[in-house]
Amino acid sequence: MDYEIKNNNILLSQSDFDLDETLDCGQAFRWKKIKSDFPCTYSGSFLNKKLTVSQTEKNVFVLHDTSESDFLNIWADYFDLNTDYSELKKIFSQDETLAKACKYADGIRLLRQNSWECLISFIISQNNNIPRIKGIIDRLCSHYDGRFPSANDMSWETPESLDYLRSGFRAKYICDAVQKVNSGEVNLDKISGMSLESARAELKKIKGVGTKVAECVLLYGMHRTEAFPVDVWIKRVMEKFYPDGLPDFVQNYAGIAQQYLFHYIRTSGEVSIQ
DNA sequence: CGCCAGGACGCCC
DNA sequence: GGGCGTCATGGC
Repeated sequence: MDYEIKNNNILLSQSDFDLDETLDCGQAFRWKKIKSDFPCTYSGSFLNKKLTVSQTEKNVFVLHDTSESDFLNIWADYFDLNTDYSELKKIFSQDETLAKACKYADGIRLLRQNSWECLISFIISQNNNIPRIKGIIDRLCSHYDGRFPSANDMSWETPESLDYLRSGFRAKYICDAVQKVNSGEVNLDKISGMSLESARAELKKIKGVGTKVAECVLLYGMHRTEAFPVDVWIKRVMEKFYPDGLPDFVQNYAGIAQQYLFHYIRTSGEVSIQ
């Protein structure tokens, strides 16, 4: 990692990284763009640590008002800065469609998020659109002093008490997740170490967690890169380009490939969808 | 206004 | 196992 400390800021030079592509590609919902254009600036948080981060030019970043220890112990891991994405993209690019997707947004990284926050966020995401998902999560955090509440924080909530979220039928699912995590019936830390198959089954014990949400929790919240969430967009990609499945050389990192494909198909407009 | 959204559930066959 | 209606809400 190439960085230096200046005043209370970390100046970071990092290839294969772009803030817009990473923070606004549907994997995380709580980063806010507080300044557009260069230097674009995002504000967000992870594990009760707040961060404001700017991108001043391609591959150049400023992490504002943070310490070297927080950078090394928290943010470098969160942004997955120790993974060589260029190597990954080289492998993916043996495939024509993936080559285009990787080139279209070559600064996507898979964030290493918190499993609990991912669980609730992707329960909320079902049959929903990204702007509204962000709104619901924003209302949830505002209700808890601007932080993402823990399962324990939410132990008193009922579907009715969550009316302020305006999350519709998802409120009862949120409450089931709260209850099962608090009781220990579902243990996210244990699940993160299980085989993929067992982990999926454990997560699906929660009402409102099906195949897609379970894959998202595994991929975004537990960094299981072989997990492969299939939403309506990826379904279109699969039907159009991979009727026989993804190439074998992708499998161990199918989730990351999925991230490039999702962003590409959803925002590039280069692929027509009937 | 109607169609859709990073789906899951319950029911039916 | 697969197919289909239903579930709230609001972005577009």
